Amino acid sequence: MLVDDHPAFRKGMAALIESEPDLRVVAQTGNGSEALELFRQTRPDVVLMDLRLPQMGGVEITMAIRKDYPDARVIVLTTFDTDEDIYRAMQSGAKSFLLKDTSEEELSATIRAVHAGQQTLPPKVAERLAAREERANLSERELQVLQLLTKGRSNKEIASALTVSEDTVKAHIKHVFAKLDVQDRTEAAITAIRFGIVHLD
Amino acid sequence: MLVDDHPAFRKGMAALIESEPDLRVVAQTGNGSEALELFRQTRPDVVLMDLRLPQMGGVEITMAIRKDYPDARVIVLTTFDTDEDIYRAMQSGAKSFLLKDTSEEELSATIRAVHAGQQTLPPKVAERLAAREERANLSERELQVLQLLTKGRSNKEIASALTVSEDTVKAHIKHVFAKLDVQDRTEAAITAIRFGIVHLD
DNA sequence: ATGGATTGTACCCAAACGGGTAAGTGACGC
DNA sequence: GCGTCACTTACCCGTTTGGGTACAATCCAT
Repeated sequence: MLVDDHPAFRKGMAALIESEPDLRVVAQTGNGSEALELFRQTRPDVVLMDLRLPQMGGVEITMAIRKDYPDARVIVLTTFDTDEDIYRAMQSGAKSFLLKDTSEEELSATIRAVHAGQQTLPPKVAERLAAREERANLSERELQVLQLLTKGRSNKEIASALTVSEDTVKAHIKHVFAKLDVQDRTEAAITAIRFGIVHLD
Repeated sequence: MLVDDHPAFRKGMAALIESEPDLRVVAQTGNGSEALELFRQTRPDVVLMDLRLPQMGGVEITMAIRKDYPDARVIVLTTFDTDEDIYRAMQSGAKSFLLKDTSEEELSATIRAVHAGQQTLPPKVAERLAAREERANLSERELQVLQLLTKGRSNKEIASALTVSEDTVKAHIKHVFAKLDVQDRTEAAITAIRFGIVHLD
């Protein structure tokens, strides 16, 4: 099953897959809720899932599918990505993570491997997943502070937004700086965006 | 002619185009220098150009083509984009700018319109192009300062990097703030990234 | 050539920021 | 029960930032 919101890409990908004698596209859609419905109906061996979809993201769809069908085999296939994207995708239960410019051979090899129950990751992706671990996890509160900081809010504004004192905000920010290994708020904001810890928009 | 580095997308797009009786794909490539060569050989009526390509970007290819063939008709077709991307693409001489999730109908309509010599822009894109104009142009120096600021550099560091006094940097920064309509450096950095004025990496 | 934008410098001053240190709470795990 | 961690507040202190104003050189265009 193919889940991607670009009709042209779906068409091309379907053609690539069908050109393999042992692979077949049993369903495709660009829509999140339809994806769930189609999965139920067709029970595909493997799902190729884009991450950036209108409405429901690929991560949410994957989680929803795996809630009802824990042994569903999902391969995430995406164009752009951050370390955090990769992490969240794998957390959601995906079996593999590929970039859309992956070669035809690697793609079909991965489909077969995942179908056989394996969990494969291209070396580059695995590396970045490891790199993310290094960047210690932020606590809930630290994340909230970082989120506001990344909107350009001052300590005072963040404090009143979270209804805590300014000193508390400063403490959180100190911890965030240490965890992200940066010196000031601008660097923190950039780093947060780079790694996908927070999103613009 | 199709220029895009994703084989699957090219395949799908080619199929969509060929399904129109009056349209035909005469060449396709994912490579910048090959694009130039192919253009020379096949002289396509219209070029569909991705922006994010390995090595040479779509803007550079478009400029290179139009340098030799000023009446070349290029449509930029991309997935993600910033206001600045749109601006630079149109500056490079593209005749239209479409997102990859554009419907089949709009796509073929645009191809025909551009072939007929028209310069069409979807309303949303035109709007954003206008919005960019509002955000006054930064001077060369201001851009350099913004670029360093967006790397998390302090005023002092920027000053020594540009071999000017810290006061000068502060003056430039004030102007940048005014032009971007922001209050502090963090907001300036975020805004610069959002609009594609500077790039991460 | 007069006016405007760009670039450069300087000074003042208040506000914001960042580092260090300290200390109290509640929750969770062993 | 004791340690650890997240969360909270506080104070000190030096540095950085940002807003205001002013002035001069250069270059471009009307």
